[in-house]
Amino acid sequence: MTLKELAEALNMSTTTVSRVLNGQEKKYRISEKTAMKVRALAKDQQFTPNQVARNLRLQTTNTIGLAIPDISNPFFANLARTIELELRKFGKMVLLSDTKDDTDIEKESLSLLLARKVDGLLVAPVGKQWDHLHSISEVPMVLIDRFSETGKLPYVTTNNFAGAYEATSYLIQKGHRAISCIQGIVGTTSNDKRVEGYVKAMKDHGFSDHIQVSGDDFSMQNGYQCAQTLLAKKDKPTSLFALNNQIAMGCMKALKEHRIDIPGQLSLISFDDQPFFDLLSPPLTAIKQPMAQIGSVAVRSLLGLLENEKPVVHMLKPEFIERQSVAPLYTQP
Amino acid sequence: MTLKELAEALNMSTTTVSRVLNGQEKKYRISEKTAMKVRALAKDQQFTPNQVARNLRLQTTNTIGLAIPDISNPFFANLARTIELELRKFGKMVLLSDTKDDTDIEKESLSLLLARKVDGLLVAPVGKQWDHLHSISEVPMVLIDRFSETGKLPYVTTNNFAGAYEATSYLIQKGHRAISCIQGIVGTTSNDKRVEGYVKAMKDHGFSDHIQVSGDDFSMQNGYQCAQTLLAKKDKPTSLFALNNQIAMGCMKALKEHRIDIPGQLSLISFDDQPFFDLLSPPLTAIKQPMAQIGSVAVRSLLGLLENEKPVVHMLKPEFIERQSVAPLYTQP
DNA sequence: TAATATTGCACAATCGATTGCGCAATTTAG
DNA sequence: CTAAATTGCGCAATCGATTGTGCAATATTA
Repeated sequence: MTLKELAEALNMSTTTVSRVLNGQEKKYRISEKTAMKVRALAKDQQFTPNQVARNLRLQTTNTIGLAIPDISNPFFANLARTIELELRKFGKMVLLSDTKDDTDIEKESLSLLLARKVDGLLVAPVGKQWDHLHSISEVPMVLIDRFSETGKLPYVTTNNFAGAYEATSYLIQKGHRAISCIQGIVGTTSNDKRVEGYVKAMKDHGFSDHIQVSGDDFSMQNGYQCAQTLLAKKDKPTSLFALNNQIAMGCMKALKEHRIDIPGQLSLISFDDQPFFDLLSPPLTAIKQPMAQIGSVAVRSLLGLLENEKPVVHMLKPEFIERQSVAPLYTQP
Repeated sequence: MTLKELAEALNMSTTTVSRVLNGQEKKYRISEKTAMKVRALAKDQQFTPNQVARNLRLQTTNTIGLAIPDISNPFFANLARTIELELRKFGKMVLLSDTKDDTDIEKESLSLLLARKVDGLLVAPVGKQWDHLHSISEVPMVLIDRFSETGKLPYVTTNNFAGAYEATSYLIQKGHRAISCIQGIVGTTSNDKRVEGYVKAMKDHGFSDHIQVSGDDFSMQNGYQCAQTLLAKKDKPTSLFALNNQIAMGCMKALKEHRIDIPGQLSLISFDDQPFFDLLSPPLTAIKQPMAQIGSVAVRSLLGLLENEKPVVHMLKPEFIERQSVAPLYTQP
């Protein structure tokens, strides 16, 4: 049922019907009698305006594009959920795009989203290239989890540097020196900031010599492989710092296969907390990112931009969750 | 940049430009010379047609609505990922809606999606009410994970009955009798079929007396609470059958708090497998659903419906993954 | 009673693309 | 050299809503 059909059935013009249904009967002096008739039939016929037509005319879609690297990563899944729920409160829907942490897919996704005239973008960029992001001027955009230091794009992220610094310091304080860091995608802000935090902590404590970073993907696979490689070395590290939850899982898998006791023989810390970390053997010590907060703050920021507020940057505090995957080390290696 | 602007810049009509850009220059006898000019400027100006306008004119949006209960549940997150990736291959995007396993939200979400003129719907319905689903005639729809036995809606799901039957039989075979089943949302097909499988297995083996089902939500919380309650009983069960991964996590949490050894003191099986189940203590025995397959088959089915193929029903085989959360029981309780 | 104000609603343009049909200009045929 | 065929492209309608403006009909004022 279209507006036109409804109008014909009512023997009125679409103008009148449209105005009534948009609550503008006062403004345009439609008589209450007419308005009532319109509302009655509209309800009876369950009329819903065609949003595509509406979007074209109104030049707004009430749709936000969400481009994230991996919706199956619980971190992003949780983020997506908060974002979706939050946006719904404001009558907006989410067009989802999983970029697979691939710049080309990301570029194409953003084009597709823009062509569909989303009102705004929420993006967790891969982060090796920024030009295509900086050049987006059609709609407001808020970066999540990752950000560009060169551009002026607003973002919402965890303070990755601080989190990594704290975790590393904790390990050092527990007596660890040979702390090996397994990273995700190099060039991605969240990754690089964590690495920086790790490196800084090592340097600050005078253990520059022990700095060791490997890995190149935020996947369980990568964690597994790196751990394997490290374990094959002559001087194994005494502790592992996994830069996200999936890498941590991969490490655990490798350690388990090698029958290496955590934390007895090797300590492990994960960046990213997950509910089930408590249930692992051992329960994993982790840096917890405020996922729900990131999501809701990102949404608020984007909505703010849509209302022409000034862009603001948010760096949220992570929380250190001490569990049992780190053991003190008293014998210096 | 709009088509009109592009046409003006070229000193041509929008008709010509549109036809060239849609590869119809042959059909409408546009000279190659003209076509070249058009393509050149379009490329130069990075012209992309406004999809909203296109959708309106073409009466199709190349967008699929995905309504699932909880995107933060790794099962659905994985499903969503496969679906998104699969649909992208066919040039379609996903409008996401998280229904929170709430019928009202589901109803509203579907209305919103339909108003936005999605070309098709992929829905994992809450499942207590079906009318609003059966009455959707605007676009094709494929149910995922859950389905309606009364309606004729095509669906793609795991054979939940078989999976639960197998898991229960396995426990029985290991000597368990007091097998307590912790379920999710009652009335939801996936849940009910699992319960049926459990009940049938118990009956078939002559243990009708031991049938015990509790719980009412697919959440960790629910698993935790039910386990707590069961543990407080005088005659505790010897094994727990959790009807999804989150419930299983909740059970483990409770058991852990009570310092109850799995599987030493209590065995546990989970419906739904997850990569990290291997890393839990103990590694969890589980029924693995073919998530990727469900996603891709659902997409193919929906695309098939869009091509006017006949609706087909798919019931996929789950896989039993034996790990170490079940111990044989030789002393009859 | 005539002039003015108010009420109630509809015409037609618009958003940006797609497309059936038609009309010149050019080429080919006779 | 004229008629027919072909080539090359544009006019205008359409998708389904929204909205500035205008125009009767009625009510009010003088």
